[in-house]
Amino acid sequence: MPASPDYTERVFATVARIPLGRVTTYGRIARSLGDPRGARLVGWALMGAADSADLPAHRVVNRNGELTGGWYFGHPDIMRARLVAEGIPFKADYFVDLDRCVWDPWEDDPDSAPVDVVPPAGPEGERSSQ
DNA sequence: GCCTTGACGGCAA
DNA sequence: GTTGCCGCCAAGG
Repeated sequence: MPASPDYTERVFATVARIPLGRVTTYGRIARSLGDPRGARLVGWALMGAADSADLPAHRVVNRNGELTGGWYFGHPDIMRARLVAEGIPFKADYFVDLDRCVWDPWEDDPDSAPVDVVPPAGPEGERSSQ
């Protein structure tokens, strides 16, 4: 038994909350769990999740937007087809456009948003154009 | 009990 | 912008 089964459970819960047509990264999930270094643990937890149809593990990619775990679905093309079917924009065959479909776990729960995600205000506290 | 690998991330060169 | 190295936790050999 894992030392922290609760950790995996939270990962699954977060992944299950990913809205359709959106994707997230391992690092973001780990950060939402309070462990910015747990990115690797998130991927490890999703190992047996690729087989779970109830868990949209295919919506989880690395910070590079690459479908690193495509082979865990049998073939990267399967994971890509799944994302495409959900309307996920792709920059390449195995690279999703995070700029257009990235989703933050704390987007639905700003209260869970770690302070680390707080945008650094400019020294002049002013930055127009956005 | 030690070493290597792994669906990662960040920082330095 | 690209490439390389280290650090992280956990499991397998």
